[in-house]
Amino acid sequence: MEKCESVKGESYVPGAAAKKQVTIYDIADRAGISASTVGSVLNGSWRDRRISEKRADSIQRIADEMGYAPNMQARALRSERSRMIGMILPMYDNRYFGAIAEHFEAEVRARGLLPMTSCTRRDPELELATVRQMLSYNVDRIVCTGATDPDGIARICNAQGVPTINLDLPGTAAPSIISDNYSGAYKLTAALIERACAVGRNWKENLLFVGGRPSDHNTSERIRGFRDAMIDAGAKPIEDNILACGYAAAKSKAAFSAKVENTGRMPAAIFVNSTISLEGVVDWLGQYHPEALDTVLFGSFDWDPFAQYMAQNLFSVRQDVPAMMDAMFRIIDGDPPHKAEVIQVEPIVIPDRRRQRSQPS
Amino acid sequence: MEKCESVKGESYVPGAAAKKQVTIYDIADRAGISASTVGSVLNGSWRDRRISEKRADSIQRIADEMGYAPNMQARALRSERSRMIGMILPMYDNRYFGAIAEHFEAEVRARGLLPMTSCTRRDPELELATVRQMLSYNVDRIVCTGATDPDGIARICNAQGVPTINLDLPGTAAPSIISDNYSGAYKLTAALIERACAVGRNWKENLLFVGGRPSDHNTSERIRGFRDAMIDAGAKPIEDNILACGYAAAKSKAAFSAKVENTGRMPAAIFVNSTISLEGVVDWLGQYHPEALDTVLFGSFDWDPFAQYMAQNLFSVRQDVPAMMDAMFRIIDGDPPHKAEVIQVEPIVIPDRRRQRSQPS
DNA sequence: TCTTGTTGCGCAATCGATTGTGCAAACGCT
DNA sequence: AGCGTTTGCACAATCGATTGCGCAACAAGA
Repeated sequence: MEKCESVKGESYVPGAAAKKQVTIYDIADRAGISASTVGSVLNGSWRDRRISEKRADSIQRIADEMGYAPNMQARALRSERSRMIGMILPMYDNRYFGAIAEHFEAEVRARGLLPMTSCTRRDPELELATVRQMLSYNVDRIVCTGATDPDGIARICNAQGVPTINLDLPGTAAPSIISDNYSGAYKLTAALIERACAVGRNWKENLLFVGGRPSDHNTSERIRGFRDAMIDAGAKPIEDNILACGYAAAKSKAAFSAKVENTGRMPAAIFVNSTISLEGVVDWLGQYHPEALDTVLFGSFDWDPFAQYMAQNLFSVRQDVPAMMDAMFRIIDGDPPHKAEVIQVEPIVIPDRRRQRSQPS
Repeated sequence: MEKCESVKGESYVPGAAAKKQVTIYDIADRAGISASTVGSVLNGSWRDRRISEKRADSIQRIADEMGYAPNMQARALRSERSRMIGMILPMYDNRYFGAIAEHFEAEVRARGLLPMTSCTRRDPELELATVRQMLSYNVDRIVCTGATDPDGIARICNAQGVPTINLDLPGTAAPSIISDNYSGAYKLTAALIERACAVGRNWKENLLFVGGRPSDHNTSERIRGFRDAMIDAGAKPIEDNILACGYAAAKSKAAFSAKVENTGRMPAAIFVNSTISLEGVVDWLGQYHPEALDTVLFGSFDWDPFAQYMAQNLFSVRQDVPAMMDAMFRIIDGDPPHKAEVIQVEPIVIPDRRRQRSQPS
């Protein structure tokens, strides 16, 4: 006969049928006491219910022996708290949102809760459907990252008593944590202009802005910073040079290539509104004007290690994900209700490699 | 008095307390029939229970009016199926795993299920803890991506009757879908060698392998492909040139810089075992030997758009995520039990930009 | 001794669904 | 009319926890 190997409480029988999980009733039977006592010991409420410490210890030991794990569905059903926190975000396949997802999960888990992240591709319908699905699972809270309609989501969640927080893009119905887009864009543009002057390029009519949605708060603030930096440097912003064509790489590639082909010349510098959009631009340049990759000045609002390490002339704004998460979890850990305030976190401007290269090895 | 705005069934009262969700009992009361009938209509089992179509239609209409959404906790508790599929993966902050997470979620959602993804940072303890947590929530299945101990996880899950699938790294206790690492590595190495010959570089003693864990299946297969390609090209693999120092960027950066500094020369070509490791290599080169970024030949096992578009001399192996997901969901959609077979998916070798540049614009 | 309080725990309802079983009404057939 | 079958639905148990309430045993104070 095969022996059942016992590993940390659960034994493995190859091909065995599903063994029922150990429940509080099983433990109660074994210990000869009531299930409610067992339950309160195992969920930590035993002091409130005046269970003696001796009892608690012995139950805990039995539970450990039997390999007990609570059935969260049952717990959530009765207690109306699922211990899950949902988060929607536009995509994973991008360093900024990837970092957000990772930090979020780590922080949530550190609090003993279960993170439930889901990417909704900047699709308003999918955002709503996903939020409704999360509500069906009774998540305790939802974080809306880069949502197209955060207030609509907040309304639905509020109706069920589920608080929300906005990240990356602000809303008016819940607290929001965003980067200081104006300031970041202003500094980035100023850095591009300074470098353009230093290398003697005529930038005043050759400074492009590519990517983003003019309707979203981040893009409009970044355009405002872009404009103000130009004005403060003594130039007049040219509306035709602002190509807020959406974030997708394909769209920025199309818009940028059309622009270059129409004007018949390469811009001196390009402010690119996200690494997604930068992908489109460098894809096209690498294909048709590879030499431009080394001469055009790039400013990217969002950081990517390969772009940063490999490009000669790339300035980046790196959004401060750890600081944003800190701010967010301070709100989450605090006591509700929360004000619908907007917290702006200063992003970090990263100079081009040329400057770094000058450091001694 | 304020008017309550009604939006698609739920009304929003600013600052209102949690409104209970609509349940099947509420609908039953309104329709004057039993809750079990309502339940079977709303979960689709009404034909089996011989509910008349007229009844079903009217209940469905009432449910829509009242904005009913099922309480998944209750459903899962009773039916022992949560309609959730869990997936653990090493990280999000990387294009390969990011793409996997996105595709996975889309496919899961297309099946009306809820994806539950979680990154476990290649930490065996965290992997187990996360899997246990998912089991607590009664997930119907778990996908283990790049897990350090897939068989250990499979054992725990099997004990509760939860099937698993391995992705990216194979196991012996569940079906596995992985890239054909040997073939990909062989082709990538051969391409590097061919290019090295074409540009007249002495590669035989200057071909480096950087990154990965010698203990994991992928790395050992890739090293095998690397070695065989060298042998077939008439060289003898040099063990000291194989730096399987782990995946992390910091580790490959340290190992690579030590190697260059010890030998006192730059390698002709570098096979880098993941974009994570490539990050470390280009970080160091960009900082201390930026000219090498344009001269050294790189081969990356994993694809990153910026690396690909911006480097002059980078060959990549792009793992075929859509094909891998297809293979995986064919198994998931099929009938259990599944054999613990290993399915290898051919990855795609992407040549360096120099070749692409020659295409007409 | 009697009252009042405290300690320690059990009982049973409950959360919102799913599901096996039962039963009346309608129907079909001889 | 009598009998078996089908139709259409309701009843009630159940999943595994949480939680308000109650009660016996014992201690303390008058």
